[in-house]
Amino acid sequence: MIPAPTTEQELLDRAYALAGFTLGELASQRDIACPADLRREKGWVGMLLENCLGATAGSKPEQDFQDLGIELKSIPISHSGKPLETTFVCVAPLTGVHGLTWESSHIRNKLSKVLWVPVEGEREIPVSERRVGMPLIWQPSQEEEKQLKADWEELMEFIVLGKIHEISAKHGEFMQLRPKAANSKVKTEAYGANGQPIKTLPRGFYLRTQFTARILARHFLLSDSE
DNA sequence: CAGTGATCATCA
DNA sequence: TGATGATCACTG
Repeated sequence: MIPAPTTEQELLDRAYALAGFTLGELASQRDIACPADLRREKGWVGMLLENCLGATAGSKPEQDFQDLGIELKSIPISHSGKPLETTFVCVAPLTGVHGLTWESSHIRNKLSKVLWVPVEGEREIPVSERRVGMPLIWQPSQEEEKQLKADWEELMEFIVLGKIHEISAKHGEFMQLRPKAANSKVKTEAYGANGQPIKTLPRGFYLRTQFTARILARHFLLSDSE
């Protein structure tokens, strides 16, 4: 086990040290088996990076590096450096949301500071040969925070009003709400249209690729056409 | 079951 | 080809 980093700089230094290595090389260093594909281990890359950076493994609904106030996110990128997938942030609260504000929300805390680690994600590249890219620490700009807050409020209104079934992934300009469960039979509690408890599919907040692409682009000064 | 880590698979 | 809805593994 690699000990948890004690400072942001230490974490960043470690992340920089991973850049350029392939997932196979890192897995080997950590004595972890590398799968041929990610079909049955979708979170493998994220877990590998957690292991390499000294994140506390676990399923706690907190930031990965709570002492540093930093969340770790791996992000699969195309040959041109753009995100191939949306980014899952956290599950959406479907009950007990009375009085909940963006400022006090779990998702805002998670997104307050993120260490993004880009990883080649094209399926044509064998998992073991995919390379880790340059990491970056990101904090939402005023504009980004405003955008996220607006989407959050739009989505949460459906939940508060018991209109969870009316939400689709099309809602939200930069952040969307989508299923987050082992399968479509999983149910959790939510509000119905008349305020009564109902059972529904658990949902999670996801950042659209357009949003994360801008984060990476702004940092690396890449043009949108790349 | 809920939450962590996400990507897969299919269709417009 | 991109986006939506579905799904996989694991832990507490």
